[in-house]
Amino acid sequence: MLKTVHAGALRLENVGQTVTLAGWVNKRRDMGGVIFIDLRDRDGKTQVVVDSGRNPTAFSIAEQIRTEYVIQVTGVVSPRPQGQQNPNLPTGDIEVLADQVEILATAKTPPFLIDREEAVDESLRLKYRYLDLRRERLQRNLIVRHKAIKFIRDFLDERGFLEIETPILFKSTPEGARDYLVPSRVHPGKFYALPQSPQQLKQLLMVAGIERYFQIARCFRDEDLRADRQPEFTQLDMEISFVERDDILDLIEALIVGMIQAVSLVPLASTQFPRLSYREATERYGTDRPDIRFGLELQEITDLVANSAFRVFAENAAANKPTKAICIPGCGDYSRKQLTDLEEFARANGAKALAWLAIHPENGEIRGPIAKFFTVDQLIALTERLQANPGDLILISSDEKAIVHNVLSSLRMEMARRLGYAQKKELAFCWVVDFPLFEEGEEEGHLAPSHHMFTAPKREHIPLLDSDPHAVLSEQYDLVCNGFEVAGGSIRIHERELQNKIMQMIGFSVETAKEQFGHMLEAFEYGAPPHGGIAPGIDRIVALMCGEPNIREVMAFPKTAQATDLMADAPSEVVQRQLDDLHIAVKS
RNA sequence: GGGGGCGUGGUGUAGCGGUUAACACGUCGGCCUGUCAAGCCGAAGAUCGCGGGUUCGAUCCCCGUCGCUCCCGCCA
Repeated sequence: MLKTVHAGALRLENVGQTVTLAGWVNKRRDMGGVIFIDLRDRDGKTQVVVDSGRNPTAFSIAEQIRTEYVIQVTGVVSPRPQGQQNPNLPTGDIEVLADQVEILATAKTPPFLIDREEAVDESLRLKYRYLDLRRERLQRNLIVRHKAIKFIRDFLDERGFLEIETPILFKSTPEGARDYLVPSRVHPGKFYALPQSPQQLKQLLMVAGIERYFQIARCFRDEDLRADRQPEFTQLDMEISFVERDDILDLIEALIVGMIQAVSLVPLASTQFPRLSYREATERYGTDRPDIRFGLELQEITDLVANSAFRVFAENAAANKPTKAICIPGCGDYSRKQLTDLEEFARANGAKALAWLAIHPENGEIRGPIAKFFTVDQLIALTERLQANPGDLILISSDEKAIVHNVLSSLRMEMARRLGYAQKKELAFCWVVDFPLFEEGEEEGHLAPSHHMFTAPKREHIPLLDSDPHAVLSEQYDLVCNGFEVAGGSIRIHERELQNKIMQMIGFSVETAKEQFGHMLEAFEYGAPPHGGIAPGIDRIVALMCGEPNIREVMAFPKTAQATDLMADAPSEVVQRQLDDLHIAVKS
């Protein structure tokens, strides 16, 4: 090795030792007769002192050194002179007196400062990702990611899980996200698909008798990106045989709690994860992925406004359309402009209008365009239901349930951001269970699964499949943290007949089902154990544990929102010969 | 596919219908033997993303376009 110690390792007890360090020049400070070099490697920083009186050769080399040069230094560990210690560095009590300095590589001045937390234009960071990765923030994040994955492997290994790799080149299926396709050279006109997840394969591993499987699995989905979505991402893919829902929930809860306590930079809000039904989550928070770090819950007030003189509410109540409200503490002094902005925001999220009532902080008087339509008793009942206090602002939406939920959920998050509730540095997990098996509404004349077609309906709801399919609840469960879906899974269907039936309900003919999923259906004829699984999103969880706002910050080489790689310039054109090999003609 | 934000020396920002385009950091040179966000002196460095339009005059206003980003749709 070109070094004997790492740059973060040396302490007072190493004084007197001769050591060799190698790494990057974080900073050079030239005092004339003595040059200080902060030598950085992955492990930390050490101050190297090059004294013209101690070694003139080393000194003349040190004079040529610039930021980000790669150097090797041999010297003696010394205590720093009294008063010269640097309490900001773990190695701040010592320094290395250089006897030998060698430049291993020179470096151009980097396009941005490595040693500064300063925000840099994202495209520049992505183009020079290898330099961005030198910076403390990303190094720290990659370390957290590594530790998280190691924790997962150890945890699951101790519990009898086998880590098994599944193919990256697999079969395209019509359901779900758009596939990334790989053309076959050997079979003209045919394509592999990169897996959106190893869903089918892990179920087949259960049929194979593996019983407890996991994989740190790369998944690919050709859909538009978001802060929490990249075209390729990593899931902890798991599947277990002979389990029931709560076995999986308990296992994952223990895994997540242990992992966060071991590696997270952001603390856990609670070691108990509340379990909400889908219905409860949507009624209370307006969404199936609630941020439960704060309240601001939706309150049903349809009954209180049904008989009011405000016609919109009364008519909606008669038409079975709900009226719901959220109470925002301390915003009762919002100006007309602020309220107009909020209404604008509500409209952008699907509202036709936004009603509001503001309670005066001192005299408790209720102001707002709709206030005059309510009797005093009605207003009292309303404020009691909402536990509203003087100085609060009440926001009200009345419409189709889905719209009301969407509007108030968006407002809830917006107000939480404004009030700082959504910036709280803690991780608040909850489970959402008892999802409907099918999504509301029908597309192209058939039902659509709300999770995927292998999710089992609740056993007691199977009779409803024919009579009232939308009333059927499933064995699906999601793990949610701070408003992000961080894991999703289900108990699967393991009976061929039921699987057949579900496939046909979601629009597969017998022939298509056989063509697309024949291997699954056939496998289920050879003794499939009851099984279920889950797939936590590693990128999202690590981003949350690092307090990062997007998953790019926890991936070594992420893509832009346009799904490009600015460093390597991918995707790129290929030569005609390659296209010919693949029997591909590109449309102009 | 749609909507919002951003784009000014290498970096981060300021600015404004007419400026010598400002500041900080960085870079380069000089001085300095105890600095660690070193200090002091000096210097270089900007077709104001690109194209078009309005105007006597555009970095600034308008349109288009490109790039980055956030959101909606989409993501079984």
